Amino acid sequence: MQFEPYNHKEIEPKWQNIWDDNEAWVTGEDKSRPKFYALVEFPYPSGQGLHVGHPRPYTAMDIVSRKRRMQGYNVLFPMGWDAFGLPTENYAIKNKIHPKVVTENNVKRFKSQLRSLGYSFDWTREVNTTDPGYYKWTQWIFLQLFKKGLAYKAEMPINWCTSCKVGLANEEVVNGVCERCGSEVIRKVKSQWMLKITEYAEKLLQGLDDVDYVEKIAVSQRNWIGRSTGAEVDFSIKGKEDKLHVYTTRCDTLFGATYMVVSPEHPILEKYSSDIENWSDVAAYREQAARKSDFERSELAKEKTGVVLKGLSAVNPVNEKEIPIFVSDYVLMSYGTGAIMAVPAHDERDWDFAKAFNLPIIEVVAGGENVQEKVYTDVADGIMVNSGFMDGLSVKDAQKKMIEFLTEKGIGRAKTNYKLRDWVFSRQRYWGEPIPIVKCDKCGYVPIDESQLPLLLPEVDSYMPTDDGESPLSKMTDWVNTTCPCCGGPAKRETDTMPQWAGSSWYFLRYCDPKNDKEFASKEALEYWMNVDWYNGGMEHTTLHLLYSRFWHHFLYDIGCVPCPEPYHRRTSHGMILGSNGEKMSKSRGNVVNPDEIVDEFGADTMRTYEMFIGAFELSASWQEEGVKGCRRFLERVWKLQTMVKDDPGYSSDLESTVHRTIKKVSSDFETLKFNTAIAAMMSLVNEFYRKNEVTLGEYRLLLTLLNPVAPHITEELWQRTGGEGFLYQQKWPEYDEAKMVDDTMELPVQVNGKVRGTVNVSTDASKDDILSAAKELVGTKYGENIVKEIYVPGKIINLIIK
RNA sequence: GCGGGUAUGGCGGAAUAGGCAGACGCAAGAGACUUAAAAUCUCUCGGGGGUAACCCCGUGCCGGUUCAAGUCCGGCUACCCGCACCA
Repeated sequence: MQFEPYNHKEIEPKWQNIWDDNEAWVTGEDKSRPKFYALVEFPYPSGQGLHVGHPRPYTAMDIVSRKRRMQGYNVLFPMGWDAFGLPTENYAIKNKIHPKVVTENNVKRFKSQLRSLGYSFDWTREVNTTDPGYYKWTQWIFLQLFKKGLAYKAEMPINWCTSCKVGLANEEVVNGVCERCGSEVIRKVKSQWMLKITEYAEKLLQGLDDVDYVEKIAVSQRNWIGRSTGAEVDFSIKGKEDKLHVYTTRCDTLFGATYMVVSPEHPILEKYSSDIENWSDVAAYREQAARKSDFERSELAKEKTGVVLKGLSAVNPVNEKEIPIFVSDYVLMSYGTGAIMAVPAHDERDWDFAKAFNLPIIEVVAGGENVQEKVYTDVADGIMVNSGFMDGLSVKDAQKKMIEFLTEKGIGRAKTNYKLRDWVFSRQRYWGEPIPIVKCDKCGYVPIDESQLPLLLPEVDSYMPTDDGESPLSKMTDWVNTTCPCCGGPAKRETDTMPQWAGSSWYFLRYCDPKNDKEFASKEALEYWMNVDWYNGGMEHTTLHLLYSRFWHHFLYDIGCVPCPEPYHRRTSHGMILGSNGEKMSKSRGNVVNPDEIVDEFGADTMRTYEMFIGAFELSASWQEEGVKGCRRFLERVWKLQTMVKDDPGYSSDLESTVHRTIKKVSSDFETLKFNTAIAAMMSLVNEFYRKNEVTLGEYRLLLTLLNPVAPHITEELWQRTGGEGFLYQQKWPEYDEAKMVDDTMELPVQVNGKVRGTVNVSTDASKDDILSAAKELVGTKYGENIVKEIYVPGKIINLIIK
């Protein structure tokens, strides 16, 4: 048998070409086979190229996809580009190159890098969110949302990044600064397109019960949606028609409400400004609050500030007591009703505020310490006091009773609230999908006709964002001025573009039927492929992309465009790859590893193996160059095994059970994301072959098959060299025989008083008595005969208890 | 503050369902091959004690349950990641 050194530089391109020539990864048309839709998050093609974090999820899902193909599934494993976005635009501005050209170049680079890693993506289904043939349908979906009233324009205080000069979604503001550039984010009121994701809050929450998401992902989504149940209560304003509505989860404490607080943006202030005797103080406070960002407001949370509204007061509806109203920025306009009833005895914030303003504190739940001294919030088994008709009830019963009471009197009602807010959908930027709406003075906001889609992004001279906060498109008067599709009169186009999350909210649907120009995907293709069987992606997308795309998909389901409400059946996530010092990789830390160099020096198969061997898939792991070498060494050993092959198609009898156990372990580990232990098991098997200095052809081919999904090039080459028929990727995934996994004998540890004192070798079918007497023989002479108890756990352990 | 996660040798990490802690890999040491080195192959490799057979200790800390605890229960500590005046 011929033997040459393992040369990845020769082997890897060779097989990549063969796979291409054979269209090995083009998705099959045979729809009688069971389908498997494996999805990885499509990358943003940044100028930096691929980093070593990218291949982790890609390799994992590539392994699963390759294995499923060998198991007879019809596999869809596509890839594409989430290519709209700020970095490309910023790069374009800086270097005076059109973002389209920048994107093309970056995509080209990414694609060749991905190719060099040997992924089995079906490139015939490649999508690119910046392709007009693609964003036509992004715009189309937006129009459907608009037609159903789920897209609307609103004057909104938005998060404004002072450096990017763009509005950001709440989700894009991290610790008060822009998630992307780290600059200060301030509040700015602007007319923005909004999507009513809040209307889907309940469906998005309920839908989590029907899918198989890793627990922490489901928990994050639930928390983000933030459902709470409670009551809305109407407080009358003394001498006025209007009522002040509050939302509370603690309506049981209503008798303890000693004052009210409205947020600085509450409309009641403006409306009754003439009744408020100290209006100038109130106005000054409002102005001060408006200048702060949300972040600053919460930063300054330590001391409570506020101003009482002199001349206005409210009436507690349960006891008719008159109570003062304050304005304070600790009440947010964006949650609940923007007004609260304050129960200082049983709410920490209210207690702080009451202490600062010397307001009465009335205990209504007994069980804590003196509420004048210490707030009592942990009221789980408290009993109602000072609460009229509810005295003596438990908190839980009191809540029920109060809701009944409020409902009966018509002064309140049960109410569910969500923390989730509507999605700010406008960006004042060039490199995004144009929003297909025109504004007509007569007809208002009018959608452009669907036949006019895609609404192309016009060529502009400058992509620079403007200081007045308008999109660069607003300077394109030729493009902006148009006619109203409704009345034919003069109208102006919307100049904001969509956020990057738009294109990624439905891309998995396009993969099902990427070239369709009649629909975003045919019913037939969607029926067959959806939903995605397994979607793996980063934890950082749990509350953004994952929630947004679920929202769009639920909507598309409701209007009959997709066959199932939930887009993803299973969702898993991978951990980050950190630098060798355990810190996040970054240029400034100087710990960045370039995947090209790894592939060049060690090969794609080594890179893939190491990325999977590095540690538990869902945890972060730090990159160790020495570890890469270890994986290369393993592949070298697999390579060298070809010289030890004995021409025997079966398994040698002494390794049969090991072989079957390895098949089982590798098969199940691949499905449960335990790639590291799967590889460890294959390493052990190889070590066995070396110990014997021999491997049968049957064993060798089995090893190659199991290893193929991880290291596809070297195994394909060795398959060919050892005379394997056809291509390895077309072989059947091996089966294991449970009956053959057990050996004739087994080694059992023998404990005395719980401490291991030795092992006995017994026949697998030996009786309990035989095993126990063998154990006693082992330890008997040393520990005497005072055995008071004998424990035998079949196949596991023997424990003898002596006095 | 709330939610989630993590803690095991010199290092990365294993350990279904409580059942031989440290699989697999790295680093280190020894030997073989070599003029030599590298590569490769073989062996050793948690700590302590003992000439030895063996013995003691050991999975962040304190306690508990159990014949048996890295794993279960109660109470902590440290670090990481989200969210955060959400009424």
